[in-house]
Amino acid sequence: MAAHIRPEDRECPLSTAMSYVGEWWTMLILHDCFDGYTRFDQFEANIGLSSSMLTARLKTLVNSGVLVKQPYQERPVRYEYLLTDFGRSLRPILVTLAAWRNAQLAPGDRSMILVDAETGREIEPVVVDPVTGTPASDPRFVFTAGPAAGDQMLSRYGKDSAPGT
Amino acid sequence: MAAHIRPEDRECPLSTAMSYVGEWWTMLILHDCFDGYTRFDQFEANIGLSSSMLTARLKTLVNSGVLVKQPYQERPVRYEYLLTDFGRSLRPILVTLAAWRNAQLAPGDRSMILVDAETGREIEPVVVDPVTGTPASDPRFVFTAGPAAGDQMLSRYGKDSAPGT
DNA sequence: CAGTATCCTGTCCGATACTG
DNA sequence: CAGTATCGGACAGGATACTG
Repeated sequence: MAAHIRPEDRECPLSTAMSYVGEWWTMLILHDCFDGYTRFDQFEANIGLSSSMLTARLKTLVNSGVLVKQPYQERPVRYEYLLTDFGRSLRPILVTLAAWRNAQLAPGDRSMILVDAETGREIEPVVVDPVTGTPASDPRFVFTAGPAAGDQMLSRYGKDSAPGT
Repeated sequence: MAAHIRPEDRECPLSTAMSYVGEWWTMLILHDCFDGYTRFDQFEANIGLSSSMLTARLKTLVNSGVLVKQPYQERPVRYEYLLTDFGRSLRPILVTLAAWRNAQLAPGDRSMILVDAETGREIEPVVVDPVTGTPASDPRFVFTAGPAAGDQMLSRYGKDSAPGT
């Protein structure tokens, strides 16, 4: 996905993350992958996007290292698309997105939920500080410039210019 | 953002979430808002998008209930954009996105980090099951059809058709 | 300062047709 | 089955100019 990463991506982790998962279809393909689907026609049927778009999206995902394309049979040679470790690392993002929406719905109105496969218990995931267990929504947690912040970041996060937090 | 919510959004929480945060600029504006910025020219300067696009994005965010537009002075009347509670609920998503990218970088290479404002300690947030504290990346957690799943969802999540999970 | 209006280009994306 | 090729409409988004 390097192709459409913009210059400021070198600076902002949010922009970089968005360059990977910021596209609608990409998330849906990823969702299929996490559900165990691997093949072109499965994606096409499940997601309902055009084959040319699917080709383009898969190409991008392979180029960015999220998926690998592997032959699963010879003669004729057929390929399947498998998540890499890097691709699997995107799962918490997907989980957080779905959890955000589900939290707005009554439990009975949810069409897709996360469950513990062993017990069947529904999970309502939260983002936390692993050290204390405090939810990330706590206002004590704020973004600030990191060690690698460039000039433009410092102009935003230097203590002399940032208005809030 | 209802304007470009697609039909299947009624069914899939992922699609719905993406319709709110799936656009590049929207996330960056939100980031500014969480940092305490509220005004048109601040967004423009920080993010570097064209004024016409900014107008459009702000309009969408107000229409979707993420921001409210409020006058902060009369004569001439000037407006600022404030996060609603609904808007604030998006913060864990933003945090998760930034954390995902930062996790790939050496600590010294991070340009923007989450810290505890009181202690200065850097936070590396994780998505967990709040009941057990188990990270959401654990493969025991799988997506499945919820009570409100329609026919097309059942065709994906019914036990006879899903290949994985 | 806080936008609106207009032009223009590039890209998204569905539809359709074709291939080994 | 697993794509590729091409067309065409809609929209994203930068640049520029204008307004109270």
